[in-house]
Amino acid sequence: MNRLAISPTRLPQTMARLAYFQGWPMDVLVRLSAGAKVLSLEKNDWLGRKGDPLQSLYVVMDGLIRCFIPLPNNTERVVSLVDTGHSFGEASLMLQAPSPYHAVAGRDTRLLAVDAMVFRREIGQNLNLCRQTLERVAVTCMDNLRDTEISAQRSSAQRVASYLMQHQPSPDSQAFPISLPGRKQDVAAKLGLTQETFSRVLHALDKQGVIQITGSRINVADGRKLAEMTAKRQFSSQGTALAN
Amino acid sequence: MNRLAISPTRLPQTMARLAYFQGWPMDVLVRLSAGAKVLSLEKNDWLGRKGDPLQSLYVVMDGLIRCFIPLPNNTERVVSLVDTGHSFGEASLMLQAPSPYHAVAGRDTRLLAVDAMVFRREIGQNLNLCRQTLERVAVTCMDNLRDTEISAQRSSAQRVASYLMQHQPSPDSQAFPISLPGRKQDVAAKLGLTQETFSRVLHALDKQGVIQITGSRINVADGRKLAEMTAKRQFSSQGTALAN
DNA sequence: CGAGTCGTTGATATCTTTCAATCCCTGTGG
DNA sequence: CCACAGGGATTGAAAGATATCAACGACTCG
Repeated sequence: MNRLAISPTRLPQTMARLAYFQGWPMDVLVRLSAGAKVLSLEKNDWLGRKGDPLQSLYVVMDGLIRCFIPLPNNTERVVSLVDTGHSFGEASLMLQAPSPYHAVAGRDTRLLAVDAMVFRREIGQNLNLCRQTLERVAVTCMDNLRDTEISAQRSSAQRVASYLMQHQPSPDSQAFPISLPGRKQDVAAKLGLTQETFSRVLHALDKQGVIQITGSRINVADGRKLAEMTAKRQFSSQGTALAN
Repeated sequence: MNRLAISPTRLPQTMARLAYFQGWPMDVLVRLSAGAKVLSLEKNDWLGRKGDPLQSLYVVMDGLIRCFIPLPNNTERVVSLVDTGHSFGEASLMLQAPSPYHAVAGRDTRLLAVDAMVFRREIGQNLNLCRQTLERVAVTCMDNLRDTEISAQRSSAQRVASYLMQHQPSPDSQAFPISLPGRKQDVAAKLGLTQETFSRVLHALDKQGVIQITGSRINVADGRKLAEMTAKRQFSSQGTALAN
């Protein structure tokens, strides 16, 4: 259940502390807070269903929201894993379009819900906020495209390699740590793989010494090798390239 | 080659006639036209490469632009097929981010290129234009998500069925015509399929009487059946469901 | 009429899914 | 402190669907 949390009249101050609202005028925050509330969700609580009209903009204060599209196989395709400090819903909100995905708490989560109508009104009255929101939606757009690129890779190993390399902090760092944003099965679902296939590829890479796995923490040891895999012609989890 | 086309000082008037600029003040159009030009591309001419900085907003006046991401297999994943009246580039342009895809003319094409810097400046000075652009990027975003949903379908038949049903004019029309926006191989690449698989599925559906194919024109005869396929558990181009 | 692009069709290999069993880790309660 | 339950991850074996390779056919354009 998403219970309404205690949230007194200092909601504007709370909002002002969020990175999302940095630089927003206080009078705007006050008006926004009129239609805002802090929600507390327990792990696996539903926040919204695909097709429902979106009533709020959501900013995750603490926790994780899993946005996903249900598939015929009784499986799901994860669209995004939204964690602390990030937001979602801007696009559908601006278009007053039904939600394109389900949203469920990946773990206990606190989030700010700003009423869609109120938010739209403020956006329509302040050029700066409008431009900032435009940029946020544009970023979402680019993220989607990168996800598309990754899951368009034909082989599972290439998908995983692309995903890992996406976390490369700088183009020349050959070794770096990654912490998976959620359960392995969710990351797998984001790459368009089953958890089994994801696990197999990961462990094949580990056996090769290209990465090391420690729970949900992965250390990339040989970025060059991973980069090669995304470029070369064929690398599968079973084929000669990764086996041995 | 993208040759500069003849474009005198009545560029603002030309722009005013495009749906894209409906309702934009004439003084804005005049300033935009200062950094704008009409490009003429022949089929297969390159407009831009993935990774290049995006110098313009593009509005297709006539023709077709194929936006795609190159894949290791020497194949490609089509991101969008932009035809007459539509635009692309807003998102990367606002973020001054490198182009996330290659862009090539799918056939002889005329398009308007508005300088990115000039465009950004106008957006930053006019709330209405900013809001309209925000909405356009949001629509792009939602389109991407729908494409993701379609190509996330596990079986090829489900992908094709979803794609066809996306063109359903109204939720209750069971029969309707579709004209493919480009070559079959490009549509296939947009669904994450090879042209061979796409062809097989299409012809299997034709043989079943669910659709009729006439070149790049497809007539959906039994929308209900297609809708079932996207919901049911298993439908492949080879399995018992579609074979026979 | 010939070249070339695009689409269809066939046969095969192989990778991913699927089903199933086991394992590991964590939190809980006796 | 230990046992147990439950979610999550790993690993194995099998089947099936799609990619791939290859050849052919259709249509367009010069």
